[in-house]
Amino acid sequence: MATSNVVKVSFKEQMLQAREDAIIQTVNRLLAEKGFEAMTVDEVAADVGIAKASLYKHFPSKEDLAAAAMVSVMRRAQSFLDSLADDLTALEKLRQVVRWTMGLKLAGEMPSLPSQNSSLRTTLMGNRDYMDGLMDVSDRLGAWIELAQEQGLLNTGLPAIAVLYTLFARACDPVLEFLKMGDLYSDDQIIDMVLSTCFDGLRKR
Amino acid sequence: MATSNVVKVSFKEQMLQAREDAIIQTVNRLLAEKGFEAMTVDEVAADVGIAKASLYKHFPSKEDLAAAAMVSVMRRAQSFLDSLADDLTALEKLRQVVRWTMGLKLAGEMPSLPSQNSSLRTTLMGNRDYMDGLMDVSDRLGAWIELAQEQGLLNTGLPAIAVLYTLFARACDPVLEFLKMGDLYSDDQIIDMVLSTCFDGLRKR
DNA sequence: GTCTATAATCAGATAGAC
DNA sequence: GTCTATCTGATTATAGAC
Repeated sequence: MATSNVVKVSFKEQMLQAREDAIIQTVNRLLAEKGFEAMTVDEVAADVGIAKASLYKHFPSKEDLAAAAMVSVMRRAQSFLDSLADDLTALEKLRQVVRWTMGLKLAGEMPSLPSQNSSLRTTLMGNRDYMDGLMDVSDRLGAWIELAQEQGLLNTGLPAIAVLYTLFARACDPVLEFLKMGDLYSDDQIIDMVLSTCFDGLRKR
Repeated sequence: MATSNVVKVSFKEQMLQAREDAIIQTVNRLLAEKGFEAMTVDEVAADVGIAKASLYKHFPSKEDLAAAAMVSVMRRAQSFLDSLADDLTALEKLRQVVRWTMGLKLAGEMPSLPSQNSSLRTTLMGNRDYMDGLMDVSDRLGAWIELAQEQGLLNTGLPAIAVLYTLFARACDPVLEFLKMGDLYSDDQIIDMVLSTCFDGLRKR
């Protein structure tokens, strides 16, 4: 009895988790495609294949839905940071992170968060998982930035915080989609170009 | 009689133009503050101090309202290009343009157009005034970019179109507002920092 | 052209049966 | 937890008097 119950509960939980994962994946894609405001809950429900009311059993609001997607991406980012080889220079690690971020965006898996939105921002600020992840990522990147500056690899005239924001901003750089729309360059070429403008600048070296 | 009529009509037209200017100014500010979706027509009407129905006598839709604001900004950009001294190098002109653009954004006068929005995009693409202005600005900047590349001042490894997009993107760079939120730097300092990352890159020179 | 009042629609959220 | 059906509020847009 006990074992059977345990198995049953575990199975149920597994199904539930799988469904939530499917929801988050859909939300993530829609968020990347159209942004928070343009994404409708009806759409999410239809895409996942469940009723809208069921969605609201999993997540209490549209904002929380989006927040869950953001948390998911943040976790992926943390995993990527973990996976970076130790023998890379701090500068090279930063480049790799930006490259990874832009790849995600070009693949349509980077949720675009309009910085001016307030309701989503408020929810996000109150979400411990998200904020913890953001802090962790910021701290790790910040350490690499300062290290790279000490090593003379990064422009020391810029405050570390400005560098950090500049790197973060590549996750929502419209240049990526503009170049993709032109259909002249491959995703890899686009990433290389934007990576070049980001680290080397527009001016001739 | 004839003269009196002419004067009267001219005066009326002047009043009308003034009111439309006031509308556009309000739209411009709201567009900069909250973006297209978050801006409501009620809000615009209340802010201008006229009834919503009156707004719709001037502009047939919310999209056209936003488009008018965009056209207005585009005209200002064209005027600024006109005003640039001839003795500047092409590179210096490009820097000045980016500086001007970012100043506008920091002043809350740069309407933010979410690139993923479709209804506004469609209207904008169909707006001759806007498209003509965009083409003109693009052509002029494009010429300076190619010139600067020939003169060995700009990175020749980048296609001119990538450079152009990178410059345009400074008009909606979230780094500006992030740094402004921190309240550590003046607007001029922020502009100088972002200008530096844009043209000189993050890597040490 | 400007107003008040209202239509028409759409989207977030919930009730209640199963 | 999932469903269908519905509520509620907000928002774009218009009718019709003046």
